[in-house]
This record gives sequence, structure tokens and C-alpha cells, in this order.
Amino acid sequence: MPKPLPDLRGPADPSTPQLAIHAARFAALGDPTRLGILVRLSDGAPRSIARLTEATDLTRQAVTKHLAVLAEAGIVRASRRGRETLFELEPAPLAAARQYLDAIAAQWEAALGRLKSFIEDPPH
Amino acid sequence: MPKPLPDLRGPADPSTPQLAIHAARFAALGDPTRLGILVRLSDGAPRSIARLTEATDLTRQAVTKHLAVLAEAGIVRASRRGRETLFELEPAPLAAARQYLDAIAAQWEAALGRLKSFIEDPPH
DNA sequence: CCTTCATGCAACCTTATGGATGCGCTTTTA
DNA sequence: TAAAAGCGCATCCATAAGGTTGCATGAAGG
Repeated sequence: MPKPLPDLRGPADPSTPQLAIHAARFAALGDPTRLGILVRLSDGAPRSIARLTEATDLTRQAVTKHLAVLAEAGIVRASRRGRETLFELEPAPLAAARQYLDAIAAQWEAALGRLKSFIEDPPH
Repeated sequence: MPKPLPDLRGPADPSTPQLAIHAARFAALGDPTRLGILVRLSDGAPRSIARLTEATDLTRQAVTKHLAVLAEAGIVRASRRGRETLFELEPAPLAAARQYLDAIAAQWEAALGRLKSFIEDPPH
């Protein structure tokens, strides 16, 4: 059974708040620098800002802003250790994004299935 | 076996072009209006611009722009029928986005697994 | 044919976004 | 303790993004 997935096909759509949350998450992923940072953090090891900056051709401040965006979306978590701020990947929000795409795909496939059965065995 | 996933942990990173493509895809998903459009199209039925505009409180032009962004990312496909332009969902790019998130998650879990085995059975 | 529907194109506006600099504060470390 | 490493904050800049309005154009219908 495909996941519910807020039904936006009707005229009234009160379930838009969830949609905004998911959109914000995708927006956070929608930048090559940020996506690169995530990939680098995907080995589970926390890294400092300076460390993450080394891998780019940007300023530390630019990277800091990107990390702030990721943190705002909950995709990354910061912790202070001494004079440095360590960032590590937070898997839950990524899983949520994945499941959202899964839901859309499931909806699509379910629709295909209904179309197929309709063609093979039309009503009336 | 976790998917390769461009290794950005080294200093030199020539595999960034792929990253840009994925980032562009996520960026296209990173807007509530566009995400809403996708959900509405996820039942497989093509819809006209006017039809999709009805579900929003925006102008037709605004919706047209959003559809252009989605089309640019390949997430949606347009076709002309008479005087109206029909848009329908394209599942392949969405699947690619899903798989990218899967790859990151797999990387993460593999790292956790290595950490676990290290703790349970430390070398030396 | 004349009107209406569904779009496309272009100009314009406002705000968000990505990035850089300069400066000051705290923690290490030589 | 003085220098260096790592950051945070504030400011400033240029461009992209989201939206609107106005006008022109092709297709449908009566």
C-alpha cells in the first residue's frame, strides 16, 4: 500500500505545512557545495569548519553559511570542542527526504498499476 | 555493497560535475509550490498549466516559471495538445535523486558498521 | 467571423542567496 | 605570555529567484 502522501489533488489543501518542511529540506540539499559537504561527512566522522573549508575553494565564512543552512534543515548537527566547532551528519532528516521521494514514486506506480488493470479488464 | 558515491574526502576532487547535476535536481525540488505540483502530478495524469494553477494562489505565469524549472531539471515533461500545454511527471530523475540519498545513507551505515566491529574486536 | 480560452514573451520589482572582507574574542601552543 | 589557530558577527555586493502585470498570438466554439 503506497504511503498516504498529502492529497493535493483536491481544491482545498490544508496539509501544506508538511510540504514546506520537505521543500526546505530539499532546498538545503540543492547546492553543490552543501551536497559535497554532506558526502564528506557521510563517513560519520565529525569535522571542523576549517577542515571542511580546505576541500573547497571558498572562504571559511561561505562554508560557515552553508553549514548554517544545513543545520537549519536539521541535516547536520554542530557541537563545540575546544576552539573548534565540529559538524556531523544527521541521518534522520535524510531518511525523511528519501521516504518522501519513495511516497511520490509509490503513488506513481500505483497509478500505473490501476491504468494497466483498467486496460486489461475495463469496467462495463 | 554501498554504492561508490564520488569520493570527496581526498584533497583533489575532479568528480564534481555529477555533484552539480544532483544538486540541481534537489534545488528543483526545494520549493513548496513545485513540490506540490509534483505531488499532484504523481497520479500519472498530465495536466495543463491552467489546471495546475487552480490549485495555487499564484498567477499562471508564476506556475509557468516553476514548471520551467522542473522541466529544466528533467523532473517533468511537457507536451502540446491543441491550445494547451500538458505536463506530466518523469519518474527517472526522481529515482536518481532517491538513489543518491540511498548512497549517502549506505555510506553512513557502512561507517557505523566499521566502527561497531572496531569496538567489538579492536585490532592489535 | 468574433469571442473566449490557454499560452508565450518581455519588462519590472523585491527579496533571498552565495560570497567576500574586516574585526574582535577565545582556545591552543610554542 | 605572546603568537597563532578557529570562529563568530556585522557589513557590503552582485546576481539569482519568486512573482506580478501587460500585451500578443494560436486554437476552439458558437
